[in-house]
Amino acid sequence: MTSLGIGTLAKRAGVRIDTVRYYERSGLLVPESRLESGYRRYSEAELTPLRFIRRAQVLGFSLKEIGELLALSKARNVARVKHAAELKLADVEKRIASLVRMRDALSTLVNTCSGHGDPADCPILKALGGEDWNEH
Amino acid sequence: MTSLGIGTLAKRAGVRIDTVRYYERSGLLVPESRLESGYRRYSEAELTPLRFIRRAQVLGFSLKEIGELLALSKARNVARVKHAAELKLADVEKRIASLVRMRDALSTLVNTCSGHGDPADCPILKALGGEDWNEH
DNA sequence: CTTGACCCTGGACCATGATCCAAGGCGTAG
DNA sequence: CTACGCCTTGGATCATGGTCCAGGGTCAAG
Repeated sequence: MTSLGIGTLAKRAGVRIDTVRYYERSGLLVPESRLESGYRRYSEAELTPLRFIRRAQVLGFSLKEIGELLALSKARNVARVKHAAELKLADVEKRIASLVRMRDALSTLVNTCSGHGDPADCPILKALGGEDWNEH
Repeated sequence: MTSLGIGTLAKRAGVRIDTVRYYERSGLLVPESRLESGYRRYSEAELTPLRFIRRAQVLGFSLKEIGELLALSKARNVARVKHAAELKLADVEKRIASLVRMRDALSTLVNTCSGHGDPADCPILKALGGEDWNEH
């Protein structure tokens, strides 16, 4: 059975060695074994949780949340994994709604600003400095 | 003309005193004046940039970006203000697109997961752990 | 055996966005 | 005048997610 050193594991997963050790310190990725010398040895299978971490990060999960997901995964608790994904989905949707409001406000400002003339007539300056902002 | 102490300003904007001073250290919010004693004095008008900071933060802007927006407002250069607003708009749109991708991925996973049964059949666990993910 | 690549630990350092503390000054009500 | 609350400064601390370094040990090829 092939086992990997930390450098190989890191390279294959596309992360830095220090990052792998950081994940280990954070309790996310414990090596399968150690040599007498202390060298970490990983099985090929360890690539999966490591990639899981990266992908879950892309989906907006924090390392802490990812730790919980990994624990759930080990516990083989499908219902709770789904629940965590639903919570994160709701969170992402709230963030999108917020940004959409901001985009609409910025877009209106940009479209109504001539780009020249009296600063007092610039809708962007008026909106940044004024009282008449849409409170979130 | 009414002027406010830092405590009153902070309370009215819903932030901590330390946070106001932190924003000042970060160059975002310089008090209108100081008393002989060193006490900061703010005009009522300072509430606007302070509230702007909070709103922009909620929408995902960093303090550094907010500083740039506020600086533009002070520079009162219509063309540059408009240009910066356009850049921010593009940035917001990129953030939205990224979150939408995140949402779609999560949504698909949640909708195809039964929430029970064999973890080996859980699409969330499979997607996060598997090899067959769209690398971004 | 020597060389170079790799690995170990522990701790420092980075940026971000705060929050909190100590030691002392200020301001106002009673 | 005294007390109490608010204010000042600089620096420490926190959490997050790493990155980097020193000083040393290990491993594999030549």
